[in-house]
Amino acid sequence: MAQDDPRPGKTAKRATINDVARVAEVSKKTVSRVINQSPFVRQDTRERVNAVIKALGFTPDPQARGLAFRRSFLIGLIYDNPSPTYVVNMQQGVLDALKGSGLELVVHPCNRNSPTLLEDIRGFVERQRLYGVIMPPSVSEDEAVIALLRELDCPYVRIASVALDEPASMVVTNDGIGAAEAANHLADLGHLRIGLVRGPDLFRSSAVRSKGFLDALSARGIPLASEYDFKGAYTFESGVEAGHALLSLAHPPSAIFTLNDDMAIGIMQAARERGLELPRDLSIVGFDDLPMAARVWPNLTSVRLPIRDMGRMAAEKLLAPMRGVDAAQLKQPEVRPALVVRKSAIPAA
Amino acid sequence: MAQDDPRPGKTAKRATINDVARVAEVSKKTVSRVINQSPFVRQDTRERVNAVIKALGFTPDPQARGLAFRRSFLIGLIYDNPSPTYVVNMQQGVLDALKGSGLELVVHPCNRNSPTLLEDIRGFVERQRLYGVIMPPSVSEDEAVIALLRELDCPYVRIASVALDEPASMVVTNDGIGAAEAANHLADLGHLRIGLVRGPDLFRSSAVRSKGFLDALSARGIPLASEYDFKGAYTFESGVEAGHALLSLAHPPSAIFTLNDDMAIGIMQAARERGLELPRDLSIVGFDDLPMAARVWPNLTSVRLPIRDMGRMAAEKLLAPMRGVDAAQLKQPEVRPALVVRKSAIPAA
DNA sequence: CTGAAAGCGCTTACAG
DNA sequence: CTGAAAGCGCTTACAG
Repeated sequence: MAQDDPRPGKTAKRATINDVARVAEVSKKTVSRVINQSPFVRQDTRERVNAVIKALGFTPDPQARGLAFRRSFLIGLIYDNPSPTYVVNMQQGVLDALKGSGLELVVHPCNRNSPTLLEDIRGFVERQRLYGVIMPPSVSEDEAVIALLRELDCPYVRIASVALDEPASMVVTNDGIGAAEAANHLADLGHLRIGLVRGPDLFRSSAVRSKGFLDALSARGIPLASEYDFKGAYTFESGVEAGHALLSLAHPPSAIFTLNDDMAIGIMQAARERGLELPRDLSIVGFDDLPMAARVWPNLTSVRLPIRDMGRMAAEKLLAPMRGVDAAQLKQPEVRPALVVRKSAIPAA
Repeated sequence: MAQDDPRPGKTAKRATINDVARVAEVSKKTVSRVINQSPFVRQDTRERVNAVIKALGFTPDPQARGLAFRRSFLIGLIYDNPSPTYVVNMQQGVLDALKGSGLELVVHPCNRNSPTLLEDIRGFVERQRLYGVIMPPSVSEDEAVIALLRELDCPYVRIASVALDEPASMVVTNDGIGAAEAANHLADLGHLRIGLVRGPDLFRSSAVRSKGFLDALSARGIPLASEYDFKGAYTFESGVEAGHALLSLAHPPSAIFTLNDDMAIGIMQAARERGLELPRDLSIVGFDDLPMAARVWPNLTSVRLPIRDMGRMAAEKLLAPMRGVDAAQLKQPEVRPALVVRKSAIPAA
């Protein structure tokens, strides 16, 4: 394609590092130093080069840079979380942080039960020479995956409800605090017969949320009857099942806390199938604050996690070295879950 | 790093095209021909090279290939759709098709109202030298964006409710068929006073769904009273508003069809705020079949679009040239929306 | 502080 | 059908 390509609508050929070097009358190596923020460039040289970069609208080609660096400018989001809201919010948060950095986000759902999980992740990370990887639960809790990333020398940040790793590669979500708020809320409303529907053991969040809830409850002098303790699967269906189990008891609970919203809404379904009126006959509190929580009737009281912020914080940790800061020292606020009070939990009769 | 790097846990250096060429005793150009499925390679040469590729576990480096090709192996998903379920399902569908192709999916949410929309998309597409772009509504309906992609010579596939482009770059979702099914369902149930809550004009789907619904309704001899015709915004809140407006009429409708589920659930909220019992006092049908539809009470009857399939089909069109087929001739099933009958619509009193 | 040379791992354009 | 040379747009390693 000639310089003066006459094809209509064609944009001019993109400026390269050579163009910048020629116009600024320096070597391309010096331009490269400017791009990479090397301190070994005289101030006036740097300014001249930057002016030319701006005038030519030059942006370095990520492919060429990646080839030379032996590392791409792609961040992988590896996840197995089944909640679309969670996933999309997290992507959004990561993208918030990536804006202007020149990095892009590549999504990579996976299946922890797949026998080819590790092989699959290895291929992805190695082939793309990823700049880094972000993982929400439950992949973030898979030590085999972590070991693999270490072997591949791939930087990563894990998002999880407890500190599973060093601070530089962890965003801890403090789920226990949110669960404690739920406990105190139900206690404040005067409930004494309180049921708990847990998630599967595979998820650390289930243990962490349970502990936060139960500790707060016992601090208020309220015990959990073993017949009120139900293990669900974090699914709507398991919530329905839990609802029927708990509500068919001789002395059913007056309130139920479920460790996620899908199960809370399952409880609602079961209650209605049994002819109960909500919230009069049963108070319910969930965890996640899905958009659905504000849409079901009665509007669901639920614990909200700042998922978008969590994604942003994770990405910022990954970018820290590039910005010359130590990820471990990065000043980031703590993740604070918060109870969103709506109408599904009311004072005990 | 030496060949015999003794660091524990380190993997061997990846094989390159040079390694393959050396072992197979051919030039790297011939290896390149094999990789790129060139017909100008003798059968036995090809087999020998393929054997070595397999033995060495060689996969071509996408960055190097991209640099030489002046085109990356990344597919961009550019979207402004606000529904997380829609977005995640579409991503999943695209990834289904990309599996094994060596391409990766880069997500790029955007805001059609942003003054920098075009500039932003231009930077993304140009900098990453995208292999292609997939767009669901409503970006897919933005002709300025399409003009830009043409200018940049970037292949694209648009997903939309009507054919806005040539077949090779369109997946048409036939929303009208689904809306017609909804109309027939309500007519079958004996409803005569039927309300319609539309979406915003910005979305073609609103016009297409409305037309499908109204045509089917009038074929059954049922007119739409103008006071039963409400323009919503595809949001829950606008559904609540529509519900109050329609239900406060002197002769309120006995059934309402909303052009998406969020608004349908808003109608439910309004009905309850007015003390109505559902579905006894009002039948409701939505569109989208969000996961929420099966979770609200009464479970919402809704039109389902095969979103994951749509994403897969779009990606297959983009991959067609690489696979040596003509995207326009690609044998793909039509997208068929289907009514999912649940409990929110019952026979008219 | 700056630069000329070589290289990252592939493909295009040209020969044969 | 196959290959040697040059190049894609950057960076590393080495000089100075």
